[in-house]
Amino acid sequence: MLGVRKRICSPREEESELRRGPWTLEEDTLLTHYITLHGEGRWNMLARGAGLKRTGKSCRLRWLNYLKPDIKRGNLTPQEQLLILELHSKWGNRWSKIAQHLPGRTDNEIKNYWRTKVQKEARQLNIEANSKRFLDAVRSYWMPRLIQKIEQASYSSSLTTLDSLADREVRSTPSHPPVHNSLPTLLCPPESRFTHYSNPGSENSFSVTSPYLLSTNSNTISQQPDEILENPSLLGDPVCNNLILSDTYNKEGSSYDMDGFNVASVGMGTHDNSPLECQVAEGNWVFDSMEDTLWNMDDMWVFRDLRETGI
DNA sequence: AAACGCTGCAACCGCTTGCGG
DNA sequence: CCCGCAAGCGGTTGCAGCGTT
Repeated sequence: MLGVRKRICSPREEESELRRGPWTLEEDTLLTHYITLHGEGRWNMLARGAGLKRTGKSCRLRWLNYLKPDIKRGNLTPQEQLLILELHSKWGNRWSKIAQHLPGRTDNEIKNYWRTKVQKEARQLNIEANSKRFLDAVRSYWMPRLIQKIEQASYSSSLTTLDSLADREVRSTPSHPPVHNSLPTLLCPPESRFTHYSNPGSENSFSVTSPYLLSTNSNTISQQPDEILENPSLLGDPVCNNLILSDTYNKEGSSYDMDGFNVASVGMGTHDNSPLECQVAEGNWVFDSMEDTLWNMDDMWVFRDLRETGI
């Protein structure tokens, strides 16, 4: 499917017969072939050299957003979604900077994702996108949900591996992770004291991190001291089953002031002292296919209920 | 089956940044 | 320092495709 803008040519463009709109297969081939032979850069020259009646700008965009061989296609994984949320909270709409941390993904794709998925959900929740409320919701609700999703996926797959390897007589653990029946708090496998996710299909790996300690015991969430954030080696609670995540927010004076972030404010200020609850809708959502909606409508209703009841 | 509405995303626009002369 | 050009970046647009009525 190709989005095609209306062809509006200035007189000057008509004179030079510059083409606009969707790229043809022939143009793609010309561009790819030329870049294969001569490399990127000097886009205006490149456009002429390749025999394309396109602006250099247009060629650059087509190459970077579509033709470049290492571009990853398809839906964003939960890991990637989480990373986008993380990095956006850090840097705001610095799409190209965010894209640098998602190998194979373009700034355009990430920008589109943010606008079509994230901002849409904000609208449906009647929260102004990029408002503090929305950020609170993202950080304290949806990001943990994504983390859960990732953890559960990895937990399930590791059990599947165990299933195939272990002596089935010895194995007495359930074949699926424990799913709480009634609105559990954040569910983390014991091994998840510190998360490090590798990005599939890439040699690079990245840490998906968050400045909060999410306790599976106490329904509490607490921000880690800067000391710890600056030194990941300090992370990892050897005793309790805490998920400790690290990050350094707002180090570049970016869009969000997370310093004032108050977990309880997710309840929209009705109960100032209420603890954060990362509640899970009924059902085995963790086993759902990794469809790439940021969250589903059921999740949203739970969040909305929480908000309305002030929990 | 036709009309309509919604969504995803490719491509464009305009502004900013970087750099050489 | 200023100017002009090229490249980069973020915001916006508009259409194909799909689902719903």
